[in-house]
Amino acid sequence: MLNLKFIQENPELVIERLAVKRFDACAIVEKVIALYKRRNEVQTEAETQKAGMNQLSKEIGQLFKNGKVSEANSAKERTSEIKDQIKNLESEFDVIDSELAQLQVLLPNLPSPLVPVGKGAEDNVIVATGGEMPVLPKGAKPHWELAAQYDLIDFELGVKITGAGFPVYKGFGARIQRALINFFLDQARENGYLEVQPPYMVNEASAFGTGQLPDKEGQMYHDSVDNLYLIPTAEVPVTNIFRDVIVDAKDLPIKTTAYSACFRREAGSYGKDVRGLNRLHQFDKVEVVQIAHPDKSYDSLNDMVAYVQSLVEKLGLPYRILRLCGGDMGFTSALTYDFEVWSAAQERWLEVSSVSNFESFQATRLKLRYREEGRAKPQIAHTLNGSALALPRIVAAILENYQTTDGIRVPKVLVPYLGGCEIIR
RNA sequence: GGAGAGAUGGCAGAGUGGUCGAUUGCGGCGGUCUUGAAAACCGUUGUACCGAGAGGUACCGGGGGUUCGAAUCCCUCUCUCUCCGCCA
Repeated sequence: MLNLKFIQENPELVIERLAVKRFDACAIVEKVIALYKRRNEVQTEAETQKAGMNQLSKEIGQLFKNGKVSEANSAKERTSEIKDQIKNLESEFDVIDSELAQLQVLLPNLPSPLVPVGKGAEDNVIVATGGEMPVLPKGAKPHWELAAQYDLIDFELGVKITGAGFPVYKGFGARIQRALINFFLDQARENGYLEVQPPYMVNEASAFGTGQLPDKEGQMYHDSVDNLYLIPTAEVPVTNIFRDVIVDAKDLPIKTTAYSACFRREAGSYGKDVRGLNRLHQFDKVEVVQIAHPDKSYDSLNDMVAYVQSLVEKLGLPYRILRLCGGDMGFTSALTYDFEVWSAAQERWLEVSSVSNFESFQATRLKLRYREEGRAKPQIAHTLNGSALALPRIVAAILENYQTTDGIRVPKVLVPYLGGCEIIR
């Protein structure tokens, strides 16, 4: 979330930048400024009254100690009026404060100056492309048909056990999942990321910390008995490792990676978007997270983009990198690069990674700070994350792009992870 | 699921109504000593908000209450630990 003081000091900037995200912030900013001003007045007045009260209490204590009981008692009589005033001021403060908090979470993050203006996906800017478009054999099939033909993924069985969007991977289908997870984790480790295994369920505070709550509540599976949420991405538990933490500036950037299953309700999805592996309720993903110094967070972003690029290149998949326009960006992001791979039989681009710099937006909620050498005041850090990578669509692209008339070839880098198997028949 | 204990600063651990943001130890930082280091000794070491500043306010798991005054008393919630039961 945005810092209130920042909004108060830079109202025009906030309104102008959020317009790029096609968000009209005028009314909210105006309210925030008025409430913020009033809150400070109330706070100052309340604290002045409290200071007087504290002083008086000390004096009463002294009077009792010195045996001046009647003076003490008359002093006590003066306290009730002050107490009432404090009570009134505090309740006014609380009302304003919660109104401010509610407004504060309505404002999206400011997009970076690099963000292109635009309405939706069609206005995203392609910043790089790579890989070679495969030439498919005649009668090439989409991945859901290949999955059935080679008995790799059983969608119907998943429906029986759980419901749509929970496929069962079998044989080489299961092994290729495991191969990809291991490959991605190994690559991340070689690139300086610390591997962690986080919980798959998080509490309310964590879901709030990364911005899933309050507004994306409907996208998460919720266990109401224990009030826990199934994670939609490892970003949530991993980033929350750093909630309420002050780190040493010299330790930045802190690079963390985790594999997790991810759970998304995907309410409102339908049609060809949800066919096969294109959109699932449960899927596997390896996530990379960085905690960065504000001066260096865009270096970290570039580092992460280059890293994800190296993964799709090693897998030999045709890809393109998009810089998302204002209208297509997420609520919490300042700058996002999406990676898409070409799924040759479906003849469409599939999003397999989203790499974002959140700047201080998440860290403000998380109270994630860093401290420079010496006794400097802690400052809000920057957070970034990216998928590296999400599995289902990678699997879809591999199945489709690597299909031949007598089997599905295994990308070279995965062969050692599949016990030397070079082709799935 | 049953029974009990507990939640205090980076960590350990005092503090049962007033001058307590909080004794002390460890750790951290700075210094003395040393060729250097260790040891020893000395000093220092929470966060947020308000304020131009001086300074003020709040925070001892969360919320509420009693009181002139609460880390301390009362109520309530949450969480953690131990033992028993069940179990991968």
